[in-house]
Amino acid sequence: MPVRTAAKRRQEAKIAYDAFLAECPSRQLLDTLSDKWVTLVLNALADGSQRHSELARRIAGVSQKMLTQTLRSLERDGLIARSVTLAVPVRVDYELTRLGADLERQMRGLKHWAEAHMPDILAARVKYDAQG
Amino acid sequence: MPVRTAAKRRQEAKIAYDAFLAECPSRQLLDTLSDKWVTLVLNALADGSQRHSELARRIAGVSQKMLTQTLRSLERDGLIARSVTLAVPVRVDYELTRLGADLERQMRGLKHWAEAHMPDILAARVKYDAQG
DNA sequence: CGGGATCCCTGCTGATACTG
DNA sequence: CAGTATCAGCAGGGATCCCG
Repeated sequence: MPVRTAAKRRQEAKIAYDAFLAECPSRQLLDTLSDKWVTLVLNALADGSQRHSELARRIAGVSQKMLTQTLRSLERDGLIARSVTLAVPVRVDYELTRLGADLERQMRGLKHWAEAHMPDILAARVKYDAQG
Repeated sequence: MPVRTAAKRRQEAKIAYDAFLAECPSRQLLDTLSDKWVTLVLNALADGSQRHSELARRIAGVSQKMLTQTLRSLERDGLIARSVTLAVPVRVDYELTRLGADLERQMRGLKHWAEAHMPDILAARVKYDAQG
């Protein structure tokens, strides 16, 4: 019955690992940021308050489902603020909170790095693909 | 036949969007980083050269498939270097390249931000869930 | 106009087993 | 020990329809 040990150990490792992830702040943040649209929305809102439809047009390619979903999650995390103006057609605006703006600023650092070093990475890929 | 326009426009928008993404350096980098394991590997290798099996044990939870896959993609991007030592059992070591180490340093900035502000985010969530 | 609810499908991920 | 190949399961994301 030594068969179980291997699988069992993996199971335990995985559980421990998941627990670890759940408590790792940087990992959690990364999970948030890794969402395909989060950074785009953050970036778009860096220019100031915007409406749902404005964002939809600006980001072009989001289904409104994902946009709504993304906005919800950002709102939940306190990164953006949602303000509703009751009128004939309801008007909803979104804007970065302090925290959100702060995060956006951090992201810009990464963005700069990316713009500076992406050529290197692309070059490496070409080289690798050409048979490294 | 006005029915087609809407769907068609979305199609075009999506194509344009994809093209945009393909050229956006920061987006590309983000796609790489958003990979579940990339940052963990980067982080692990920050402590110096390590073997495949060492990484597997250290990261605990990766299937070796994903580990290999991740290592390959990082190697392709020129972020890590792979060195093979032929011996009785083959020995393979991985280490960060200059570029990789540089990126890892950048990531640490984000990590610090995460550690500093994650409590705020968590608090926001609790508040939101408790009915915001 | 903003957004909730459903359905469906793609593709990522992991488990397993095999080669060198 | 390092790596590849195959298969199956499931979640993420999109399209569509409908409500306030």
